[in-house]
Amino acid sequence: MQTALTAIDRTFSMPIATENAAPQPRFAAEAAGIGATRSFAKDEEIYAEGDPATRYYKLISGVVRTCKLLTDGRRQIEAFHVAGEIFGIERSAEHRFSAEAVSPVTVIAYRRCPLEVLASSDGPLARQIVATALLNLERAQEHAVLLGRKSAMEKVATFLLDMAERVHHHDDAFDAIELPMARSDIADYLGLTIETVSRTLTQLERDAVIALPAARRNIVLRNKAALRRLNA
Amino acid sequence: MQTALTAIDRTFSMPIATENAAPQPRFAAEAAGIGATRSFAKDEEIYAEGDPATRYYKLISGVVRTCKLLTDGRRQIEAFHVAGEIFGIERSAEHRFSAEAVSPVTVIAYRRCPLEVLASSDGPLARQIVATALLNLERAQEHAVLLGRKSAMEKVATFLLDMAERVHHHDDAFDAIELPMARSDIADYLGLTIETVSRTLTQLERDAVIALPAARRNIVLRNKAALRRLNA
DNA sequence: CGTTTGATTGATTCAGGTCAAGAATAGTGG
DNA sequence: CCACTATTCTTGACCTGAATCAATCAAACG
Repeated sequence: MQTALTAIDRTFSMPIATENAAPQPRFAAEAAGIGATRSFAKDEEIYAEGDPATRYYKLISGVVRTCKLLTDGRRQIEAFHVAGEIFGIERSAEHRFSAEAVSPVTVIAYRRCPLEVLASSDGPLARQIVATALLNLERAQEHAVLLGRKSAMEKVATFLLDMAERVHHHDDAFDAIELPMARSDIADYLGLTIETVSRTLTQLERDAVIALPAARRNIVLRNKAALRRLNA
Repeated sequence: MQTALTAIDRTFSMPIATENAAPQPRFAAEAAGIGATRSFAKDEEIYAEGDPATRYYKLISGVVRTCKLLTDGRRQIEAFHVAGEIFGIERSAEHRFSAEAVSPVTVIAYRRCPLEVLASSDGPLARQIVATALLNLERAQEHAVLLGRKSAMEKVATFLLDMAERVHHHDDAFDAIELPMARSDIADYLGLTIETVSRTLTQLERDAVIALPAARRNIVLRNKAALRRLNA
């Protein structure tokens, strides 16, 4: 994580050397004032907690985490966002969580429209913003249930199923996932420590529910039914 | 503990204590899009998880909890709602949490408008719905941080400050709160057990941070600064 | 008054955290 | 392509905060 704050200043980051094989500049409509494409390196900050919330972001490629730090360094990751999702929607004038690139990321940044416009304009974008806010609310609520009442094993099982579903766009046929995030991200998302996440994954492998290849961020779901049973 | 909540709770509670699960009355008002007043007794269910989400509710008096049960009976309370707040907003066709009256409750039920209408109609109500969804999102996110990363002591401190602020409408002058909910509700909201909630409150009293009168649901905040320090 | 429900307290257990090595992987520069 | 780091991940030993189990205790309520 190098120059954190530069993220926002480089608004129209042309270079895009780090741009993965992802969707490029896009169409004139978007280039013409509606949205600007921007790229971020792994671990780069997209916005910080407390930054003015002047835009929201549509994720074109890569994975983003939104999180908050407590005064003593404890961290809670509120959500992961994958390609196609919108993040950065706020009620107040400031971002209440920071957003960071988990992997190299390309986004389209849209100028934020005030709430009154949002609830009264009838463009498809306004509709999408409202829908996204409600989806994020749903996820945050489900996440609270997980954090408040599930065991470590249940948390990890829920996480694996959820990631598999989102990354494969609800196609249940695939049984392998390539996690873009480190164990520490998983731990801070699930309210656990990295050691517990690791031990739990090892346990699942011993129980033949998953397989952990040498590249430890690849996980093969060998027994989704068992995972679903653990899903509580 | 009778006199406590009644001030707020009784506000509109005319008769209807027994008009339970049968929400028939429905006045011409609702048909006209204005909303119908309904009352619920303590612990009565306003809607259940899985019920069709055909309306949302504005809370006139009393306190409501929205919660979810895991298969084995573990419960997570997602939020408490107090007078003036709107709850029951959903993205999908069904309620994903149940809503129950913590105290006697009066609400106005509004017919739900579809998402497209919400994002395109410009009445003040649509605006309020969107604003409420965003507020609930904020709270759910903050709640996730609490559930995932705070200690029992920090959770209770946060809860007391939060309830004091909401019940007194952000007027910091008051230092006593009359909690409408049982210890079990607090525990299921904070992801703790009732024993831990009780022990933590006792500890706070020993430390002269709060006082616990004979009516145990009244709590006097003797040292808000100390609570804020615990707020992490 | 008993009776019931809710809250507190104490004794004990345990899931998950902490501390401390290692092992494996992925970078990095030569 | 290979040594050489530097991360990241795993594993083990141990500890602890909160859960569980089990009595009381105290209000609230007929």
